[in-house]
Amino acid sequence: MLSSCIDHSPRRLAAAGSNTLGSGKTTSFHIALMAGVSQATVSRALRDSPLVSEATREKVKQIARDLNYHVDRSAAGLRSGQTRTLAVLLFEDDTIGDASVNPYFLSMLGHITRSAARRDYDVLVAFQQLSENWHQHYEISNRADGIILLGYGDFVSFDDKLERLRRDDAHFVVWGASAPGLDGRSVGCENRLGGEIATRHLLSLGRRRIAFFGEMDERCPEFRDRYDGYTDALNAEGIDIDPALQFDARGKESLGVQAVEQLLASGTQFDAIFAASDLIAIGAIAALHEAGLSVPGDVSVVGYDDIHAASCITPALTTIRQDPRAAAGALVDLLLTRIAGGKGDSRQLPPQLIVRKSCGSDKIKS
Amino acid sequence: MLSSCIDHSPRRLAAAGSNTLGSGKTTSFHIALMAGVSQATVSRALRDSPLVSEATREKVKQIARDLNYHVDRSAAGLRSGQTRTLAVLLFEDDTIGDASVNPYFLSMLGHITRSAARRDYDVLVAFQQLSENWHQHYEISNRADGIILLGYGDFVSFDDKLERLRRDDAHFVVWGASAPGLDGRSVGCENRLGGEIATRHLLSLGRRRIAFFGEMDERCPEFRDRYDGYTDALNAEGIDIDPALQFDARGKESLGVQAVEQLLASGTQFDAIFAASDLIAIGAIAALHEAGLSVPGDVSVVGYDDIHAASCITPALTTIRQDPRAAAGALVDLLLTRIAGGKGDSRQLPPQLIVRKSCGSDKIKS
DNA sequence: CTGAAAGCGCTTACAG
DNA sequence: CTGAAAGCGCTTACAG
Repeated sequence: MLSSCIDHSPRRLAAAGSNTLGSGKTTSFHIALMAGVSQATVSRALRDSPLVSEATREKVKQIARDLNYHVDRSAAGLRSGQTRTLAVLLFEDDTIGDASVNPYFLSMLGHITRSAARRDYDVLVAFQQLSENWHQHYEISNRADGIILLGYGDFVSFDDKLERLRRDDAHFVVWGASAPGLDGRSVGCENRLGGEIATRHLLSLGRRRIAFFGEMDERCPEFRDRYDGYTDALNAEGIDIDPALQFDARGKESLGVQAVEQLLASGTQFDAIFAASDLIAIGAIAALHEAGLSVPGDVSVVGYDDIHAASCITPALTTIRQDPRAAAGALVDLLLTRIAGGKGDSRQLPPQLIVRKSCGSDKIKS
Repeated sequence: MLSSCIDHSPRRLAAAGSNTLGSGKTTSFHIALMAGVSQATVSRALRDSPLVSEATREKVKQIARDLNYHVDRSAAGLRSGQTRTLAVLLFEDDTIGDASVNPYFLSMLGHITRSAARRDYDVLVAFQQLSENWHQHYEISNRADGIILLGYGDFVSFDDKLERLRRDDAHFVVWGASAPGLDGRSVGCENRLGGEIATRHLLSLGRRRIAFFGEMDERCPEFRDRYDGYTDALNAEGIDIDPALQFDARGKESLGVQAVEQLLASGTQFDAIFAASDLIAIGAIAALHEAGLSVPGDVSVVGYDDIHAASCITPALTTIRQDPRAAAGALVDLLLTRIAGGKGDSRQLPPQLIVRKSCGSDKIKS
């Protein structure tokens, strides 16, 4: 029955025939055979091409459903030159001991995936050590139409690598601080404003000796921006910046613990801590508790990111929220714009203060 | 220069020639041309085939590096029938309000990705609502050599869907309780043993009125197993099971909060809580604090999973650890075994008690 | 609106 | 150890 047919291409016919009779996967030729149309029409119908009549489209789709047929993406990808896949590259900071990814990026990954799915794109994930070569980039750039870089940190010292990506005409966007070579490629948060808001909140509560926990390394330009916001707020109140109140800490609890220990050991007076990330803040609170200090009784603490754990700890952490859903959406939008050949604009999302328990809600006399 | 050459296939030559002269991507034909070998040899050399001499392989690889050439995975996939990609499907439990993924699965995703990368496989992620149709499965099964199902819950009521996957000869493995149709496809934790260990720990601390928070729904077979372990431990001590101490709670903080409120409202005496997940435990602790109760002073709490937040909260949560790295490794191993045509065995990983602060370390008189 | 044909860039028998 | 050839399953000009 299948050998009496519409498709007159002998090779195709033989293939379809043997597949149908024996084993082998279902292809668009089988659908064509059953629908009594050409394989090209099947392809068009399945892709909702306006070049196909309503009736034909429906018939083809019904048969495809019945046979549980799905387009072979490798074949489609090869032919069209598009994978309809986006790659997300997460950088692990291996300079701080065990490799680990900030939970904030993990939740962003989820939102990116949903956002991409809505646009009919799949998401490939990869983790990469900050210190590794970027070979994987090129590998992955071969499997996706574009790349989203997360947790990459400093885009200045890695500029040569980005330059190479650009030279290869790779489509990519990054989450983080905007930098010279990143026009139309970055989505971030207004970190300076976020730092200012956090610090102003502490000031409004009467805190005056506010420590800042966050590395002033060029690898963490966002921390630097938050620090600048911190000094903005302090300056606005006419408070001198005390360098003894700044402690380096990368985004990890143990570094927050460490910073508190150093601060305590230094004997410097303080009544609040602005941590450049929630992870640091969480470590700091644990260390404060350990030292017998009350939060927010003795010390107010503000974090940054609003990761899941922030709302779970006691006291619940007041923090600056960077909306991961909005961030993910903006990243995907920008990347798809670039893939489509457009230019797109970099964006800085607004930070939002989330007041919880870790600062105290009443005015406190300094 | 490139037009005087080795490759005598006119079509190929023309293509390679025009690519080299004009724009277009670098292909294995370009490498072949430059290396003075056939395209087939380039393909073999790049795949480290033993059929290629050392010298030829090195020459080819060097040229490929120089030209920043990478194999087109769509073409390779189409030809070989292998994508060298694994899909991870994360189920979101949308029956409990806002869709969200347990952080435990997110961290497992990271480990799966690393594990797969070591075996030279890429990972595709997708999130799916528990209530949605599984269309996406089929879509995704077309883009990967195999699927890992995470957070899926109950494999009994979804048996027809699994049956369909099986019928389509899809390679898949699941994280969770083993079930009849899942021989050689599941990796889980010895949940009953885990429940017993958690409960025995509480008993060893002198606790006698131990509440169990965890849904007894068929969608959560793992919770059921943990409950059985709980009753095992109680029975071994000759303690009667009091149904008034069991409260339904799905894996989410707010449900833990709710369960505590119900427990308190019921007036039932209790001195400990065994929560079937860390998320529930974290919510319970917050609610206990809210009610003015001390943890572990008044109530001891044990969780399950050992998610990141468990070690961050105050008091740090004692919990049953399911090693996500080992779990991910086992899942990937099993799936690759199946993809290779082998059978493989389901595995139950050992649970491990992590003692922290939430239970108190001293004996407590009941 | 539909079909015949070409060809995307590989891998893999087959032959030597 | 190497090469010539076939063909994986699609999409997309091209022609009608």
